[in-house]
Amino acid sequence: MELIITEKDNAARRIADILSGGGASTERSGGVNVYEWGGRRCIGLSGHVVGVDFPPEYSDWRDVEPAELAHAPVTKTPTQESIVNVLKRLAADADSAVIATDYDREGELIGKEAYELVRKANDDVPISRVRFSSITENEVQSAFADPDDLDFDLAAAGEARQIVDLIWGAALTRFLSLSARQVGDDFISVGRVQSPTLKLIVDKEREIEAFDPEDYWELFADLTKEETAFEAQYFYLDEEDTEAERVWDEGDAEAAFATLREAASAVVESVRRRTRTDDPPAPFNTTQFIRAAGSLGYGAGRAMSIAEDLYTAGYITYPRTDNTVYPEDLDPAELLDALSAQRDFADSVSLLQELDELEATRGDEETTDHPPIHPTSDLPSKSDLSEDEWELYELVVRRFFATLAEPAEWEHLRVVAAADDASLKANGRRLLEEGYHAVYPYFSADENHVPDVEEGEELAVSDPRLEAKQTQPPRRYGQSRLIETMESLGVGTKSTRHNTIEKLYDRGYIENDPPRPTRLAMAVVEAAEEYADLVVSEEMTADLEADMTAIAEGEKTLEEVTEESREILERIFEELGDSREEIGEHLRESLKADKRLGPCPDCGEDLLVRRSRQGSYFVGCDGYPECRFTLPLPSTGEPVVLDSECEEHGLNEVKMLAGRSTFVHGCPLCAAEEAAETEDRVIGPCPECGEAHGGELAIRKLQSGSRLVGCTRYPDCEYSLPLPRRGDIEITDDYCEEHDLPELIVHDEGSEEPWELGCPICNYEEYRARQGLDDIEGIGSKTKEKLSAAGVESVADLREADAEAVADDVDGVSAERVRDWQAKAD
DNA sequence: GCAAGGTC
Repeated sequence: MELIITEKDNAARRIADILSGGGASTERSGGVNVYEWGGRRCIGLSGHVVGVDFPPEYSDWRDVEPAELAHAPVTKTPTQESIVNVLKRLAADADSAVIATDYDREGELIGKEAYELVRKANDDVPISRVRFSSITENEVQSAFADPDDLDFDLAAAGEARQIVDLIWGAALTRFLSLSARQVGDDFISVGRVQSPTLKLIVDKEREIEAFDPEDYWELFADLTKEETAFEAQYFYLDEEDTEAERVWDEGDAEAAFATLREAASAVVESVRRRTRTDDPPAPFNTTQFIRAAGSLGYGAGRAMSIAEDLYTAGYITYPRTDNTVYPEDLDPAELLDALSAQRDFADSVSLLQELDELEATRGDEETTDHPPIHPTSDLPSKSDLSEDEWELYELVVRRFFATLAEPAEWEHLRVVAAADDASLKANGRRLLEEGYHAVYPYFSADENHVPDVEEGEELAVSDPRLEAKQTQPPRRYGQSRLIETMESLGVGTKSTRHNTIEKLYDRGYIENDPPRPTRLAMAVVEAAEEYADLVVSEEMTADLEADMTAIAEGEKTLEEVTEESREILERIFEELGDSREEIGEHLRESLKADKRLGPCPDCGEDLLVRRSRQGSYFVGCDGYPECRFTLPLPSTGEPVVLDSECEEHGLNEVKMLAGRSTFVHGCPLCAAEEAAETEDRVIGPCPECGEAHGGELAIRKLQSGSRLVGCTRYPDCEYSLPLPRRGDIEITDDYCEEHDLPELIVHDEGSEEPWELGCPICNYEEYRARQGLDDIEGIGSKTKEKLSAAGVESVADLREADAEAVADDVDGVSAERVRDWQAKAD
């Protein structure tokens, strides 16, 4: 029996399909698919199934000096036990094994991990390696016809990276976290990729903060030829004799304005016509896909998550790729033919089919990892996809069209005219050949009409305008520009860059979109710059890349590279010496600044956003325990302190981040006052803390406009029940005997009948009982079908189900994912 | 409870 090992299940299935000619059978064991046919078995891993870590005696942050990690041993342990076990079992009775992981450096390392697991189970089985850059009949067949050996040097290069990243990341993260006494969930992280990325954002913010705006003026006037008016802009020649539009002196601007106002006509001095070719774009790699999705309003993480779904469903190729050159195997004509079946694409396909030849554009990056992202011949119907999925699917399809289409042709027309001694210019552009724009509407093809004029012609001048402006600070990085910059610096990979940005949000380093750094982020970057400059610099990646290349080429060993790196880190810790307190003080001060709202109305100390032991947020006084002033915060989302201040209390406003239901809560003191005045109506004892602490349930309105039944001891007690957003709530005299609460009626103008909601606890319990599976985030319609088939038909079923058992029964669902849904269901 | 890199 020959055992074939791929990097992921999807690849295993497709390779089995190709090699077996469609005759492979699937067996599921331990939650892992094994494909089998004529003397062969194929199993897909899930990326890395083992990971590096320190031995357990290094796991306590307080017991081990961070500096000790610089010379700590590093071990490998399975991280995906079930896959590892199945792999070993299959390896034990294999006669040969073939590693068929992805054709890139990390794939070679994942291949070596598989190699070692196979060896452990079977010490004399021959193990070979096949390489192919797209899973097509030709490539796969020829790769398997001529297998190669694993490249252990290349894998070692990857291992060196793992070790260096772990040691640096863990040692410096622990150091900063301990110095600031932030060792719980809110530790302070540092790493080779995240920290230079954060520094990009921080540096930009520093430029913005240091920016000093300058006043300038721009002037415009309309020129008219035979009733066709077009806008022209004033310009002059500066000291270097180059054209300038910005006038820096107000007096000069006023003088030019006077000239334009007094001029009745302008004489055309020059007319220049040029045609410009506008080439179609290159095929999509991950970064360019994220950028294009970004211009449609999708964040990087969201775009990748949708792409992942489209890939898993078989509609597009693998979304994590560096490659911008289609493989030779790809037959555009055949794929176009398949895509013409979809009505939305039929017109574009016919346009392309009329071309004499179909030659795709090529980008600068040509790699072996995967093909560029393109649609497959497996078409979804519009109803299979959500609106967002369809929008991005169409983007991928149309990008594919664009890469096959003709260039566009533009005519640029530049007219310069003189109104007395003031020069005016206009730039027109006209699309002569629509080219790829006809099939790819995402790039602007706007025209700017300037009529045909001739030199010496006299044009009427009207409506002169003088606009006072100011120079603007540099723009912040948007997510996609950040990812492009990371790529150009070689920081991160196609699979991780968007995750890195999300990590910076999670760690409290950045807020908003485009991201802005917090005070904490500024302090972390400052500390790193002073003591461990390398870790916030993209040079660390560049140096490591050079070392990895050397290892891959046999010029250096893994030991040499990691030892050298350990020594550099050791020296950093020597220099850190006794600055620990000072660094910690600065970090703590910055953390406080991020949470500070303003003066406490009771004692004048700072009010801060704090977190209760149960994990909920509230506003508390820095003077605690002497001052016990508190204010509640909404129970949904994470609070962010905004720059804007409440005029009445001088407190900063608060925004609650909760994904798409993010809202501005405003000043917490105003909210508390409003709640106290209006809607706090006590209805009965709190079932959670009523007996022990006398807590009571009340109908309360939150600043966000939503209402709930909540405990009066909030935030100490977080018991709450949902209420409808609209309508007046009537408290009746009928009582629910079970819960000792009055029955409620909702009177909503929008509905004819009042809604007899009843006892709020009974109502909530009933709601939970009938809640559907698709109410839970992350369960799509297809997954729902599969779950139903496995007997999980309602949320109630889900709550009671055994996660492992469900994972075994349902294809493509892990126990972890089930537990995640269960957590959401509760 | 640290990193970054795979994949779900």
